[in-house]
Amino acid sequence: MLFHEFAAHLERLEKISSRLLITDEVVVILKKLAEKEIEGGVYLLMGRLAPAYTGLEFNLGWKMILRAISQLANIDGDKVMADFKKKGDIGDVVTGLPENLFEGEKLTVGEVYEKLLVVARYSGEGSQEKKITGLAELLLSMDQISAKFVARMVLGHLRLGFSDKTILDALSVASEGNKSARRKLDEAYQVLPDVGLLSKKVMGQGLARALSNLEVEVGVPVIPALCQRLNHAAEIIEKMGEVAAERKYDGTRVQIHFLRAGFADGTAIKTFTRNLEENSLMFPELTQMPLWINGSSVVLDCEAVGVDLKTDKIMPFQMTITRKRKHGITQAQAAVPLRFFVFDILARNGETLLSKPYFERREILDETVHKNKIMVVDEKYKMDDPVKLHGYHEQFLKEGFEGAVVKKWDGNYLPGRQGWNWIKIKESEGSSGKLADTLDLMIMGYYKGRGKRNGFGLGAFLAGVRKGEKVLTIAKVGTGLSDEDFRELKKRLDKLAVSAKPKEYEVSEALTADVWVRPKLVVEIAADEITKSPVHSAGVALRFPRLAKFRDDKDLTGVTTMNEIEQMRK
DNA sequence: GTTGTCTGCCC
DNA sequence: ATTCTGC
DNA sequence: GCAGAATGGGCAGACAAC
Repeated sequence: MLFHEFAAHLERLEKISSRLLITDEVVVILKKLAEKEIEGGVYLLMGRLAPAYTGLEFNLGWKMILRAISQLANIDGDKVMADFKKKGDIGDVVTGLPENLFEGEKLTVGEVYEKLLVVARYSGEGSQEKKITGLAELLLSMDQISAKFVARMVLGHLRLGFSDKTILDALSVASEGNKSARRKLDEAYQVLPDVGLLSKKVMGQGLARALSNLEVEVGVPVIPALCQRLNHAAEIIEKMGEVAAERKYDGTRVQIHFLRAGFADGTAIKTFTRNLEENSLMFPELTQMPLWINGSSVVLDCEAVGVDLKTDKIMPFQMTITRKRKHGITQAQAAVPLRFFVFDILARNGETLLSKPYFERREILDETVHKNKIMVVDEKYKMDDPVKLHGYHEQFLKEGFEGAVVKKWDGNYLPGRQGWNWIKIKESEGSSGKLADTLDLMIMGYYKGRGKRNGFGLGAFLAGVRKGEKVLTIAKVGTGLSDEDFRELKKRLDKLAVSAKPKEYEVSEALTADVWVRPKLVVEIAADEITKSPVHSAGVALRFPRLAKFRDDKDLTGVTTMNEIEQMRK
């Protein structure tokens, strides 16, 4: 398939909002791609070159892509940057270039994929220049519409309203004429989370053969179960019936694959993140795993958390996450020893356990992990009483955890946020754990938005606290606003706009706003935590900040002060 | 050798 | 991570 | 309710620039 034609389909998709019609259009693309091109073509639709667990990335963000555009069109970098800010989309920047720059409609999807692969693989000294030049040349060698989508692919988002789940729908429609095979495809995707390969199999071999193996393969990551969110214990029990409560740790999710006989590369342990990135080198602790495991192979699901071995206390997330590294691992291990709280088992001794009920998997888990200091089978508490559940949630919060994760007692292991087998409790009662109080912050400036937000002219705003005469930044806020809120806020902030940063604002360069506003508008901001910050001038920042409401009743004197922040941190 | 910028990926 | 919205 | 697309703080790593 010519890339030119591929891009024409994407151009059509851009105008469709109906999910059914989007799916149909994706089906057309899948059917038109040559068998050799399907894998690569589908990855490109995802704005990737390969599944996450291969580690193959473009390493080209919007700044570098803009440099490529600046180079290919011989336009000043600042102008290209301004155009991107104005349009909010890298593809639209390409479309705005002179048409005669672009020539050629000859490349196939397969050829474009290969060329992008070359660009992605440049590394080492001088590689950034090579990538920029390589991308610029590729863009110039195609028609403008194609170039628009290639630029978006490199950035990682086509922004056309479909992603991997829609590809699964499309595979079902392509082979069955309807979505009836979607469930089966979900199951297959769960144990082979590679849309490209799955698409190739389904389109090439037919559904039956492609879906013949739904077993977990040790060494191949499984799409992990994630939690839905609900507000109240009563609601949860009503939905789930008999449940188990577990502690929610603020660490990093690890899926551990152990093969006693060893993988092809000679190692016995592979680990994967929540997003299926391989991170086997991060955890030297696990080399002792053969001693702990009863079995020839297992796949475990757990949360790794830094622990202070003297006090046996859990470390904060900011400490734990320093373990996400590939250099200086030995020193990091000494500074932040990890404990692995195991809460599920997905396969053992060649048997896939995903469809077994939770309680059975937990029984198997108990038999599988011998007692040791590093890998701990997480405690669970069975119940069917909302009052009890609420009590455990409160208890876990008091103990310093993130609250409770609630699991359906007989629920199977579902991929992603599907179904209602795993739920975390939103702390809406306003007690400990989550930040108890909201903050009243001054809006200091705003940033132009991308995509849909570009239409509002505003994507996020900078918010600050008061310290004497000064206003210090403590958060950027870009969520919690409805479309209507965005429109209204834009109007109001433009009335307050000033040409230069007000002198009482202290703002690090990295947070420079696109538009500054004078100190007038106060907003109530909710957050989960106050953390130490390397960039916000308050010295601290809000974790997961979101707009709660506008506070027109307040002025500068009502804005939260640094003193109050210090109090809140205690 | 150090610092700054950008990117990817944890939450 | 949180949140909003079209289907 | 699903799926997608906006957006946050902040960590390490890779390069580039100094």
